[in-house]
Amino acid sequence: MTVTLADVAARAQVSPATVSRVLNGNYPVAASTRERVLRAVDELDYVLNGPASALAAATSDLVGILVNDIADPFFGIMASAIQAEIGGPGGRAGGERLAVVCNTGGSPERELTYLTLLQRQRAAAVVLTGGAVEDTAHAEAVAAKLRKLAQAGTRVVLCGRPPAPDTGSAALTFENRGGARALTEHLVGLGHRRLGYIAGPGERTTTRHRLEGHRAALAAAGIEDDPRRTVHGRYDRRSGYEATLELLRRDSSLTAIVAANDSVALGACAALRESGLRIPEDVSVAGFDDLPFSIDAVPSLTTVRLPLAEAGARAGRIAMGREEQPPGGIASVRGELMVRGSTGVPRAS
Amino acid sequence: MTVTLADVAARAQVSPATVSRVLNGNYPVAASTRERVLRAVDELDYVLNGPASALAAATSDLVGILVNDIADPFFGIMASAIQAEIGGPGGRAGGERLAVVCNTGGSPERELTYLTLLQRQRAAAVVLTGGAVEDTAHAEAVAAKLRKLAQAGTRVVLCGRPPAPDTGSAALTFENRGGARALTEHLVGLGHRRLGYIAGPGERTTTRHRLEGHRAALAAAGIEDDPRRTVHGRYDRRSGYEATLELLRRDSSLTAIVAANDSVALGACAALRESGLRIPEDVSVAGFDDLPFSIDAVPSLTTVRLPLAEAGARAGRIAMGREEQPPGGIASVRGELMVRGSTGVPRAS
DNA sequence: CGTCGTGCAGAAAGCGCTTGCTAAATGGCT
DNA sequence: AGCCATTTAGCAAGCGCTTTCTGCACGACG
Repeated sequence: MTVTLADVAARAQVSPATVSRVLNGNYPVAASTRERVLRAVDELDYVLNGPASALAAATSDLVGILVNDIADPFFGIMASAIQAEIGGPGGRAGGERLAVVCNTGGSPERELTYLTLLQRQRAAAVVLTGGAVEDTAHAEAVAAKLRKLAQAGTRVVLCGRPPAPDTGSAALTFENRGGARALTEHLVGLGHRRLGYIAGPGERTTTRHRLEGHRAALAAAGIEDDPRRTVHGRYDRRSGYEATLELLRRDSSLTAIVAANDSVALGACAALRESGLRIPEDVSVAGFDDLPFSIDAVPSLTTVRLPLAEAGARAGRIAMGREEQPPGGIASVRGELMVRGSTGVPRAS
Repeated sequence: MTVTLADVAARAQVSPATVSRVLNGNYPVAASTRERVLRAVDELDYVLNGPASALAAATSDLVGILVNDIADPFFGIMASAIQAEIGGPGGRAGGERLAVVCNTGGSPERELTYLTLLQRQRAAAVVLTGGAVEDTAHAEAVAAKLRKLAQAGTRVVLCGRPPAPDTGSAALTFENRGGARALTEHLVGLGHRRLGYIAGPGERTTTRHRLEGHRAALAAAGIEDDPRRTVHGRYDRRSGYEATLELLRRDSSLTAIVAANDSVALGACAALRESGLRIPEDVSVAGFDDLPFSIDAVPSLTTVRLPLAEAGARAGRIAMGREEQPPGGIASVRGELMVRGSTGVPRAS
């Protein structure tokens, strides 16, 4: 039914070993023989059996990219960049690797299961993107898995995620704290004193770091941090919308709202607008990430640009062993404050 | 070095066969034995060797999802929905499948290569999303691959893509033509007579169908279709921005711009705004797809909503054999016109 | 009390490929 | 002409798992 290596060998009048070598190209084969084999492959429409090959060679060409939410452009952009470097098909010769993205949906269990599945497949490399869940047990479980993967020869790279010490993984970490701090400092510098903060889900490193940066800026300016001015939610538009309504309910004198990311900020804008408030005259709004659509908001969003594509590309290269690991296995990636129309001086009050 | 089935067997004092059966759970094993095996698995921290298993069983648990651009939420949303149904890890019991998304970047070669790679891996199912490239040679090559995949027992589903007859694949097709027509009819009904159209890349089914719908609406209204009012570009914001400038240069008396999708429409809005034109007072703008951010545009975007998540979920279920194929293997999915703030009556002129 | 059905476990034959080693040419030297 | 170094090809032993077939033991039944 299915054509095997042996069939090709028979047709080309050579041994299976030779066919294998022609296909893998890492062993001298006479030009004439090679051609004969290639012709047979073509005529028979032969397709290598991946599992068999992986089993025999004890390696596979699978590269896994784990993302928290594939429907979120934040991850889409990173995944796209990573994958472009992995080569996927169409990459540079020889390294024909299957880059696959796995959507964990932010669930710790799924993250672990995907890691196991990837381990099962003897993946060549794994890239984990985005914030991690801050549960000690889970973090330890993930660390253990990463260690095991590394031991098995799988290259592990973290992109936009805090380092996992002693796991043999390289990490490209976003400076969420610094970016968030710069953002809030900008607002404070403008004269804002009553700022609401819409945080992401609790127990996430990204959420915590951004919040810490925000608070650090407030503290530095001597502004008391009223816990009622912080609301937690998901990293999506809807959540920003609802959280804003809640913040307004708690204190309608807010002059600025800082959001966990751009999508959330967009939701905040919608809520403000519906509440009859102007941006930025009545309330300033700031996001984070600088996703493509942020510049199209009206007014365009003040935010912190994260070099998602660049970081992803670098992570991809490291995963392929095409770029050496950063010193100490850790590199931190800075965000850049983008001041745009959605933030301004607070109204006199 | 690595723990194998045999190691587990030795530890549990049973034969490898028994261990395999416990793990696969499709053969009676006494409870006490099972428990012993499970304990050994746990103690040894055993992880099944995927390739070996796939080789022996002649099947794998890989499901491939092909997308044109993973950084585009259009695909992200569909992929997410598909994957949620595949189960990925965490899906219903037994069906632990590795759903992976493959980014073709819109390149025909990569599409083909990914298909081959998936075939190599003996994938359980493959879902192709989004428009296809309209090159006869390539279409035939893809069809041939799909046929081969189907023969090998891989279930093939097309989602948001025109049917591929005689390939043994199921298709969920978006009614791009109908949606586009309704959209333009809406504009014409408002009184517009000079409409610009920003199309996607040529040679794509989606591009062509949407354009045809637009033209059909114009024709029905007796409006001459001036080719100078159509510009082709990519499916992204940038492209919309540039195309709009070009359209304006060609004819500054346009009263409406219909874009290939929402991202393009957003770019168009930016260009119009920078040109000092108001939306919709001076120029109406319409998009397509109704991605989440569209409602947040100011004014919010009139567009055609495509049930991306629903279609994806259905495609996923079909791919898993959990829902039967639509009659004839083809189902068409309708879009819904969403009239919002970005379209209005044209200025009197 | 012998026989048969049933439930559970093991032996062993692959699945299709890679690769270390060996063998056979080939050609260049002396 | 005889030898050795070089190429190039084949042999065969696995890689780790699944699965068919066989075998054993036990209780039930006539």
